[in-house]
Amino acid sequence: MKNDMSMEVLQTSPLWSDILPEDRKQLLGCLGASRAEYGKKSTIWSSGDMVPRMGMVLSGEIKILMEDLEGRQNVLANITPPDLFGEVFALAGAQSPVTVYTETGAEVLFLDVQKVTNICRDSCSFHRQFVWNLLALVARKNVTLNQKIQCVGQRTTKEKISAFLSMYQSREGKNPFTVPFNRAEMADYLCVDRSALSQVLAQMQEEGLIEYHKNEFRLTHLAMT
Amino acid sequence: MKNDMSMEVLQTSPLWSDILPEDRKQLLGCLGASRAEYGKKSTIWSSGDMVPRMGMVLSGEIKILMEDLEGRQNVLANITPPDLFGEVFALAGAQSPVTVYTETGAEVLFLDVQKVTNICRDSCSFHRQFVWNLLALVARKNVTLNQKIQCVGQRTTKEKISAFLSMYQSREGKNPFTVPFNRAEMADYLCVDRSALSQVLAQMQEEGLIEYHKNEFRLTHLAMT
DNA sequence: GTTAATCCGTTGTTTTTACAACAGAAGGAG
DNA sequence: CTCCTTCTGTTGTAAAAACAACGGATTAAC
Repeated sequence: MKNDMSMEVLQTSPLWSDILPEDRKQLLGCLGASRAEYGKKSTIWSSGDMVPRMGMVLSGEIKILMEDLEGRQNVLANITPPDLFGEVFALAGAQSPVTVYTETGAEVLFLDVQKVTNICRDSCSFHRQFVWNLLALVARKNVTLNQKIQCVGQRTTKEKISAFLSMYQSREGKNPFTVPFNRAEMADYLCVDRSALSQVLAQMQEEGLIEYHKNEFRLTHLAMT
Repeated sequence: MKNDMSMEVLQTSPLWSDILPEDRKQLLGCLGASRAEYGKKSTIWSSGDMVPRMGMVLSGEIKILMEDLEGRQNVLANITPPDLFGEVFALAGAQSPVTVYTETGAEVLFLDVQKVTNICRDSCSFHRQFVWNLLALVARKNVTLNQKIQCVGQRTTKEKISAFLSMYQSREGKNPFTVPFNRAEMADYLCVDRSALSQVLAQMQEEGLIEYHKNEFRLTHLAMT
């Protein structure tokens, strides 16, 4: 595998942090790395497939699709360089519940999960570093999933909003603060109807619980109902 | 650290699978293991604490508590031997959002996260195995969180139930199948009201979508609305 | 056997949400 | 500027859920 432009995105990925560029080539070998290019409208893998490798987007954009019980496919996420995908299911040895697809075309770096975990005989220090980075990454993903459940699991939209805003407020550490979502995305995250979200936000502002303008919010009553 | 009765539960934990009993003692050393006993009604750590170590229950029972925005503490999980706790937040380097508490008293084995990840110089093969086990464990936890979001994220209770039952049906691989929850627990998992759950279940049975008795369910229409 | 506790379903009421349709605001492209 | 698109809020209606309260059934405790 040659180094070229598209491999430079590795540097920006937390998966490769604290790994020297000169060690990268050898490590890619340890990890059974292979690169693949996909044209427009290609399916990288389908839901139900067993996926023995994890992918990293080098260029282009990748969509994670999941079909619901009625068979409608909806987009769970858009993945751009240098994001990982499929690592959780590959590591867990589980079927992929999602389809991975590219609309625009994409270039992907695949890593063999078996080789990632079977640290090589000479146990290169950068391989250890890589596993540690991976472990931290999966753990952080776990934390964000927990936070989402904490929001979505609330009974009413008002409580969902409260949990969501409290989370972002404490994450940003200031008040007012901004959230990286527009209304539609926020409704999607909270699994509620967009217009209902607007409605409840307006109601909460009337009640003096919050103030907001676009995606800047301010909690005016720290103890919220 | 001496081996004794309470350490035997290690054998039953997936974290220690494929690690020979004779290697365990050395590995515990590598991992900075320490054992602690807690009396009745002890707090092991509080929400907001930074937790540099993960815990494993050796005996007794441990409760994971989270307080909601109104300040009410509710039980997220009951942890019994040989379950792990705190590993995700320790690995992610995040504050613990939960309080860990024991009502009955408990004995806990703590492992130092730094030492877990800084694989020792001689890179003992069982240490590698341990990290791999840990990685697989965190990834599997991630998968179950995804599944929960898949259920809880549905808009209506009916859809939540459908997602939940489909998940268990395909997990069990048979029809009818049983779920390891009573109604209250199932409602809790789906984040809905218990009586509303009963209501919708009855309605779905009338519609011929499902049949059930206690916690045995049968999907009668595989394509569900 | 009696009592108590737990589990599950039912009912009725009130609150909340989803959904659809529309309208105004903001911003970008030509 | 004008057109077009995107984003956001509003309204009304129908559907759904939460909540509280109760009753029967099953099981456990004594």
